[in-house]
Amino acid sequence: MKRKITLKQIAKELDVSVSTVSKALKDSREISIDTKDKVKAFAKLYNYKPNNIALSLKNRKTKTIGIIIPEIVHYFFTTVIQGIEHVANEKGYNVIICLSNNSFDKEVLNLEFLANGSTDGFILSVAKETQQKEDYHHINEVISQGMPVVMFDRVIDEVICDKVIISDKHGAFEAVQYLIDQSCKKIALISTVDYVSVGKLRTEGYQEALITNDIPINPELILKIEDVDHSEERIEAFFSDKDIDAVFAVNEKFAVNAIKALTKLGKKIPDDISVIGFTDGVVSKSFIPSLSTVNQHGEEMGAKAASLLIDRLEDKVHEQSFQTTVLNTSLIIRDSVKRKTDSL
Amino acid sequence: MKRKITLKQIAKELDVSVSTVSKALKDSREISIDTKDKVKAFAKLYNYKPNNIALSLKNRKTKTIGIIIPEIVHYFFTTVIQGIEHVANEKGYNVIICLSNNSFDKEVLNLEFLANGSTDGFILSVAKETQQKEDYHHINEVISQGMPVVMFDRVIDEVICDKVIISDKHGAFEAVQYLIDQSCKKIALISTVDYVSVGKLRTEGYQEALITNDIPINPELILKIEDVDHSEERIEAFFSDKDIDAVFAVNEKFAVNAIKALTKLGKKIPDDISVIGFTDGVVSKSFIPSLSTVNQHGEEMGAKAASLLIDRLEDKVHEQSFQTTVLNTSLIIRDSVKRKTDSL
DNA sequence: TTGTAAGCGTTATCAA
DNA sequence: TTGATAACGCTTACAA
Repeated sequence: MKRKITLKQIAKELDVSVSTVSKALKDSREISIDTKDKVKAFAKLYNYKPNNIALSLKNRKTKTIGIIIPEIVHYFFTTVIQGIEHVANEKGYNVIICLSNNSFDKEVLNLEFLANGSTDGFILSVAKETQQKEDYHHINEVISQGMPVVMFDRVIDEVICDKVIISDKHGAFEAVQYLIDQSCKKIALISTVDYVSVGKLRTEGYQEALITNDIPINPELILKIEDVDHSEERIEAFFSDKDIDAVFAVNEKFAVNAIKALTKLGKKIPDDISVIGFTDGVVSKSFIPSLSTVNQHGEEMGAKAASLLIDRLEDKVHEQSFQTTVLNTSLIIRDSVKRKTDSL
Repeated sequence: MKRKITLKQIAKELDVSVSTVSKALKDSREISIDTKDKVKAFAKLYNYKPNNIALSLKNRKTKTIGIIIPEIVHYFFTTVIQGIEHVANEKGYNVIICLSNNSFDKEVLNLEFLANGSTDGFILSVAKETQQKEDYHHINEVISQGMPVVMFDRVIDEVICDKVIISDKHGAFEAVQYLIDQSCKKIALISTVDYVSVGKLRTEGYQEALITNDIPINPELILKIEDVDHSEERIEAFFSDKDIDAVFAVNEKFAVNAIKALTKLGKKIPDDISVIGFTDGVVSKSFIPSLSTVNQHGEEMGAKAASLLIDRLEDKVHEQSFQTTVLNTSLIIRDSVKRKTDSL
């Protein structure tokens, strides 16, 4: 077992000082060619690599980005991470991921821990519980300590920092508008409870589309689900007595469960009822009928968040001006929607 | 902007020495109650938290685990991470994730970088390219430097370390045996190219099941796919001239594509043809017909890998004895398989 | 051209 | 009971 070699050891072996070794390896011209060659050869032979921890301590920067997300077993977050990783690596940063599991306490712990020297800044999407509690002291705390934070997807208006979101409302609007354009009139909405910011925004988009088209909002056609794990039964019960011609669901799972429930009730998708979901995941693509969705472009989101953060870390941006980047969604129409032309 | 406070600053403010502060905060009984109270109060007021980087340097351990995986947009890996995270956090470790994107070079870079002080040990699943090249010097290198490594899923026999795998071969065997038990006789296999270790093992399980049941292995019924991205077309073409009554696919994607292709060809699943896949992901559950699969228990795998690694890090295990943990798979039978009893 | 010393934030040893 | 000092591995201003 050959432990990693340090400057000190090289210095000792070669009978020079530590600073000489350090300088030689950096090709400083303070050092003679001879010594440089000698040192470099030796370093190479023993595969010397500087210790990151020591460098971090010295430079007071770690070159790592902390990501805190509610869950990882989730296609969308996974694509965001991919986007972050890509940009971060390109710019010489590493990425450390912590999961809040949607728990406020764990989010606080993670943030505090990582803020104590482990990372230079954060990219985060807050836990459901945090949105509910409306307690953001932990985030404001790290910001006030001078660590840049970029929020994405589930962002908090009250926290002042850079943000990357998609136009949830507009994405929902477009989807519902599309349904209306295909002559749908009785459009149900399956959403989450309102404290989940994206759920709320998507609900607003739905409502706005209806209003714009002079369709009255019928609260009977709106289902708000609290407990995602039992959404299937909820949705089934909900549909059992409804007369509808389309469904807009605020996530993939709800959309799939809607199709299943409707199929059970003897409805044909898309012939009897059209369905559009939000979030374009693996399931949407492979489902039969393949699911029409609002694509959130997670990777792009991650990439944008990472470059915003890194720009701040490298002081490429004015101290006080924070920006909220709104990324466009795009509507992907697949087989779960009955198109007007189809019926001709 | 209030920067994080350090021991030194506390010492200065309180006009005591740094070591006194350090000891006071650790409740050392060398220090008088009075000073302790004073120091603690001040520390609390300023929200003092020790700097992890300094601690890492001092203790020569970082309390973080490096995870290197080929990709993250992948349900299985995601569940493994979940399992690792869970155990790691419980034992006070953090987790830093790097993606190799299946590239040998990036795997080497990641490993080298993290090995220079950033982590205490590794949990890794090697890149496809690495398996192909059969070059494992980078892994052996970190091991020889005294950093424990635990490999999972895609492991390398030649590298001596702890490993966690599932019984790929046995899982495949069981799946195929199940098909045979349901009276299937012409069972096709959709696999990957052989250098992907798990693909090879699952293929072996398939073959063994046939042999055990005196069914001749028909190479015509075996498809090995190199380019996952275009698997759909390949599978379609493959099936067009085959007479089969069942399909065993080595992953979820292939299974789904098989069902799609067969459906296109006018076959009914499961009535005409039964399908079983490997890896139980989101798609399997929601697909219609829901997919029968060999469940890999990713979370369990991650948890096991993490505890093996942490045991090594904390010297709870004998230096030289490395173990390979073989986790059992479990067969989940859903609608994509026609059961014998169904036909009675 | 090389070396000394201080410092990044902590802890541990030893002396006062 | 408190404090000075060295050390973890590295960089850099300054001295020799």
